[in-house]
Amino acid sequence: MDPIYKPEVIEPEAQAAWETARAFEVDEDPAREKFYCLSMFPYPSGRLHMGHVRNYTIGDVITRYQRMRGYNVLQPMGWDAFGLPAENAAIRHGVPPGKWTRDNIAHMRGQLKRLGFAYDWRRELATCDPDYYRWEQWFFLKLYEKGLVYKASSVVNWDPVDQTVLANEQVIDGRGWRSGALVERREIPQWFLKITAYAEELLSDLDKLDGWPEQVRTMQANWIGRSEGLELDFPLAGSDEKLTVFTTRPDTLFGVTYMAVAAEHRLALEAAEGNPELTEFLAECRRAHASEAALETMEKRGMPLGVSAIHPLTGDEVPVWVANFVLMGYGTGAVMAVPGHDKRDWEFASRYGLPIRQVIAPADGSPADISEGAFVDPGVLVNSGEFDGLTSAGAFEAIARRLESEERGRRRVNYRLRDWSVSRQRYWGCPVPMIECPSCGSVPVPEDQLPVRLPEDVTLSGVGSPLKQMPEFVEVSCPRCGGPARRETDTFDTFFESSWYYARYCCADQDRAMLDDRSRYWLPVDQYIGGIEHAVLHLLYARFFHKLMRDEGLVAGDEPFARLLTQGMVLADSFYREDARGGRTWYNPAEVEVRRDDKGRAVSAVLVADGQSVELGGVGTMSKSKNNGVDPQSLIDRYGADTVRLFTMFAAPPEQSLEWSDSGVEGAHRFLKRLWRMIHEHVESGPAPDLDVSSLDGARRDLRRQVHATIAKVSDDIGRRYTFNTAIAAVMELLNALGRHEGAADADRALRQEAFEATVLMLSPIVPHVCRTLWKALGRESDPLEEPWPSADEAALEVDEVELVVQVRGKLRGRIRVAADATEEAIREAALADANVARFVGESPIRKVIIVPGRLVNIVV
RNA sequence: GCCCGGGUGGCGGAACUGGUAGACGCAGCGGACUUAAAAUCCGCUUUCCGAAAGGAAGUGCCGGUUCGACUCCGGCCCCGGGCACCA
Repeated sequence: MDPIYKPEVIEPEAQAAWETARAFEVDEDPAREKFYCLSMFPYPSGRLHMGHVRNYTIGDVITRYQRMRGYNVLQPMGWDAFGLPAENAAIRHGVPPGKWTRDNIAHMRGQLKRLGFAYDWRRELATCDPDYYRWEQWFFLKLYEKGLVYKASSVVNWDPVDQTVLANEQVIDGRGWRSGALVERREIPQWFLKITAYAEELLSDLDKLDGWPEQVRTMQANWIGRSEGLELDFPLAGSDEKLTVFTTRPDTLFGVTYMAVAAEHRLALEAAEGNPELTEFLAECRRAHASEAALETMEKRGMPLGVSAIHPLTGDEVPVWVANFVLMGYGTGAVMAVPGHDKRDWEFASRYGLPIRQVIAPADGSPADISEGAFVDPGVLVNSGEFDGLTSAGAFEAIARRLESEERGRRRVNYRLRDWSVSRQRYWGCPVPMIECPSCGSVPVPEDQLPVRLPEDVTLSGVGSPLKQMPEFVEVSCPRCGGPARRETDTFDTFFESSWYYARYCCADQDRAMLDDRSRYWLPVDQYIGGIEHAVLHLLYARFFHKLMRDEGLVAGDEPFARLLTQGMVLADSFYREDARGGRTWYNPAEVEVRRDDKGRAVSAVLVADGQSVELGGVGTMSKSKNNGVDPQSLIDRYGADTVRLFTMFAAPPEQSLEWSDSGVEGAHRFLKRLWRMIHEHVESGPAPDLDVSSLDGARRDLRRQVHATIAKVSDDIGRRYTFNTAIAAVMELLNALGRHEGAADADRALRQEAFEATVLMLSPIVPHVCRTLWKALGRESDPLEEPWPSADEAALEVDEVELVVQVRGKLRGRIRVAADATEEAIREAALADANVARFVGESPIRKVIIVPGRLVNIVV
């Protein structure tokens, strides 16, 4: 055995051995229980970042652990290969997005292999390959036949100079990031998937997902946002028309003092005709960013439309306003405003001097001062005519019944969830398989003409879509009438691809169907691992897709992911300099030297290259746009894959966000060197004799107890808690104890052999390369990969004596050792006999003695 | 603005079900080994008082429940994630 730990030698050796043995290629085996472990596939941005390393190491540890536990484990890997960055790179460097993407994939595949992940590479897929995306075109057409696809208009950010739709992140301070032009909101026709038809099931099935973090289920439930309320009609004064609104608080109906409609609402548009001031206001609303966050944080503003609505119960006239915070996409695009009992309505009313009326009083009879702010809790009705005195819940019922009987209102369940707009006005995506015919309208591409291939030999200018300028792509004949028609140039949202890839891995080579029977063996995914930033969108769309595929008979089961581990983000500081025009140049943390305050927070920084200061951009998720990604490659080159894997798992529990810092990588490496050296020393002393457990006593028995207690703890930490950091800490403690244990007798050497074997097996999911070599050094032929996970010997865990903490009035005053089976009376006596305890008890009468077995005694005086 | 998390030594973190706050590691300090350095090994390391024994304070801030609170409850502050065209 080499006396020195050389990762640069043993890691390539191990990886070559696994590849030769096809160690991670797995097939369906009905005789064995399967375990499907999946990490979210990466976008091939160019290089792995620390978030990837963290994500994929977690997945690999679970995979290798479950394999040692005897499962038939599938762990695949692939590429979420369509997306915006490829287009940006193409514009900047003139390289076609397809080439850029595939080069990146090749490089990142090499990086993943270098980290020793146990992937079945035969199943690798890239979503930009026609073999993959043809099936989502096929599936889209199935959904179209079923009526789950429709075309409608929706709002986008439009860059009038680049003639292109911008992503929310491409709009900076209201301007296009490339052109600098003021962005407009524009309505364009888009394809939608009817996710709202599944809203109820997506909500109720959250209860089945007991392997999911509660916070993710809560976020999804809030996103779906089911609310029960009343849709009611306010007739418009002097007209036959009515304004329909949805409210969850019909009990506050008597508090309505105005109505508010969205800027896109028909009433607003009509009122603006011939009213330049209002026209200008609506135009201003259109200039706003299309994101909900922007709408909600913007200053609340509005204008009266000069129209009144008639209150359905009082007959009073209330003015109708247009307001910039009313969302056209939610409910009916109009709300009844109750400033006395709604925070936003209150602020708006205060600003514009609209009346605020109290109609709900606190249920406990306390006063509520609505001149200071809205009272939003339910309570008891006041100033509400015949409904006075009813509770909010009672009034909901009574008012709903009354309006329903008069056919002026309907109980409705409303969802915050909107249908999924799947069209993107982008080049680098899966073409939407539709044809627009001037006489037939939208016509699906016939199945035998699939896939609609995306032409890859293109140059991107950044202005408009290159597809629109390719007659060979666009000009087609209508499949229905044969006349000249135009092919749809929109592509799918990339969430479309990532919504079903988990199923495709089960049968990635299937070229005659989207999925086959193999998916029934592997699905659902037993453990899914990915960033918390995907808690809603990706994970909700994938759940929706699974239900769509189920209803098409493609998969069994209602949910795609049985257990979910949401990895915390890897965060890093960001640094920039501003040029005269306000543009920012971002510098990578690796090029910057940071000074920190005593809280460890960065206070100032200089660029190493020129020694001049740079601005702090704040700590946040690693991103291309802020150039704050930490590249793991130099660490891998310097310390090896095992050290990087070990340190990444040791730094923090997986669910927690992690502000990246290299300090400590050295410590992880030191630990592996120490493990190597200790095993080397042990092995060099010759083969160990068999262990005679019955002969152990004293320090030997204590050491063996720690070995087995560590096995129990590590099994629990890796298998149940997923706290890899505490598992590693426990092994470190064991190694410290082994280091302290003296003695070269047969019993000591046998004990060490058992301890080292257990240590190597326990660490092998985390640092598989070094463990493979150490396992052989310990005289074993196999790879730990093929060994069963160690189990703790219950007999070794038994203790004769325990230490108890003694408190007096909750404060720690002493420690006692008592027999493990001591009676409460004996424990009490021993506790009171302790000198320091006696000092604090003094002459005071003892009121109570609380004994927590195995833990503590608390004497209450 | 709304929804979901988080806040513990100089730093990353531990304390799992309300029961010893600070495991393990980093950094730092002291020592051993060495001609020397690196590497390695040993010891100390929350703050304050104390020679020590021991004591007091302490888990973002304010208040509460409890024999006992990092953990539960109410209010606040700060940080991170998401908000539908980044992935």
